[in-house]
Amino acid sequence: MTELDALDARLLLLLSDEPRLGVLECSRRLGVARGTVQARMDRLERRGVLGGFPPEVDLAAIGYGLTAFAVLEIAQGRRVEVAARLAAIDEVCEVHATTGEGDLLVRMVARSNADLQRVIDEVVDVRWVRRTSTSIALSTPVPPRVRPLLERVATDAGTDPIPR
Amino acid sequence: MTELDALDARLLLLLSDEPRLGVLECSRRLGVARGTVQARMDRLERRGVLGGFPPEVDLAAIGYGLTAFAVLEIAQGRRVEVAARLAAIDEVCEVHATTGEGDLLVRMVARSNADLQRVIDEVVDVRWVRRTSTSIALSTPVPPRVRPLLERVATDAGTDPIPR
DNA sequence: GATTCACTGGGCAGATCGTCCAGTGTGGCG
DNA sequence: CGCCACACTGGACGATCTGCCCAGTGAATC
Repeated sequence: MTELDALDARLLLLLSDEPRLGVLECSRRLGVARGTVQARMDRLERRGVLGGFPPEVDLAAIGYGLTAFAVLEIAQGRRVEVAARLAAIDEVCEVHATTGEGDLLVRMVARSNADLQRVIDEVVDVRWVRRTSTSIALSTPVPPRVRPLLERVATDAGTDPIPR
Repeated sequence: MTELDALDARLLLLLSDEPRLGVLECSRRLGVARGTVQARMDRLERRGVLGGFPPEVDLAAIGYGLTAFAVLEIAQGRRVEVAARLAAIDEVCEVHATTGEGDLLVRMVARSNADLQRVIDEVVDVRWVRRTSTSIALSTPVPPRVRPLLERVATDAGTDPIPR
């Protein structure tokens, strides 16, 4: 319920930039007491805002240099089953259920074109998948990020002109 | 040798499960010397496989509960310009350039339907954007993950089973 | 046989961690 | 107006971990 305050946002930003920073360093950089940082982090975790610090693994660096997206159209009412089967494919890294033209949006990776072919085939062959449309990711001009939103909170602080 | 060996994979898996683990704990769990873990981590970082430990921020927990995807068709040769303008929109969290029907795949978040409307308008109004097709994410059956691929390496490549 | 390399196991000083605690605003409320 | 709950400060404690060093072992390479 409680809004994120500016200190929370600054803390998250700081951690985004230098995730290895310890609590002590954070407190120094933010200009607050160590206990405060500790309390804020605990609270953020308890609220579910800060999920943890998962290691960032670069798939490209371990051979999976290709990324592709597939939009799947599936049989009515089979979303759960299809999602489960997609989840069983190692190369499927993300699935969203969506409104609009397709029903599922799938992100997958592969080692080579031939490998991608195999993965796509595997996805397409999933039962109840009616129609698919796949695209290969050529580049990623904006990699996954949350920074801008945090920055807004960190500076704006109180005011909240955005509808809820 | 770009290949990841079984120990590397097990280390990454371990860190995926419990990112806060220190080097010492890792060495204990993996059954190797501390120096070994330290060396492996350094090597993984130097190779770019392990990017770091960015904090995982749950946007839904800070009010941005809606996620939407947009496929943009843009004017020939304007990819860079369009991407730059998209990057300037805070709510745009990810952009990929793709082959296929669309040219750009955009992921964005918003606080409410009205807010989403505003964000979409902002994206659509970007110059050189010809046609767009947006979908709202209703759920995420498979959240972003790399685990299955690591597991494959951890078992395939080595003789060791997965640690306790 | 000699060399290189990764791993082991140990030891060191210094930094950090989790956890306490008293003291200081600051706000809400009877 | 006093009282209380709450958050932050600044300091302290011992336990733990870190970064770094080193000698020794085994395997693979030259």
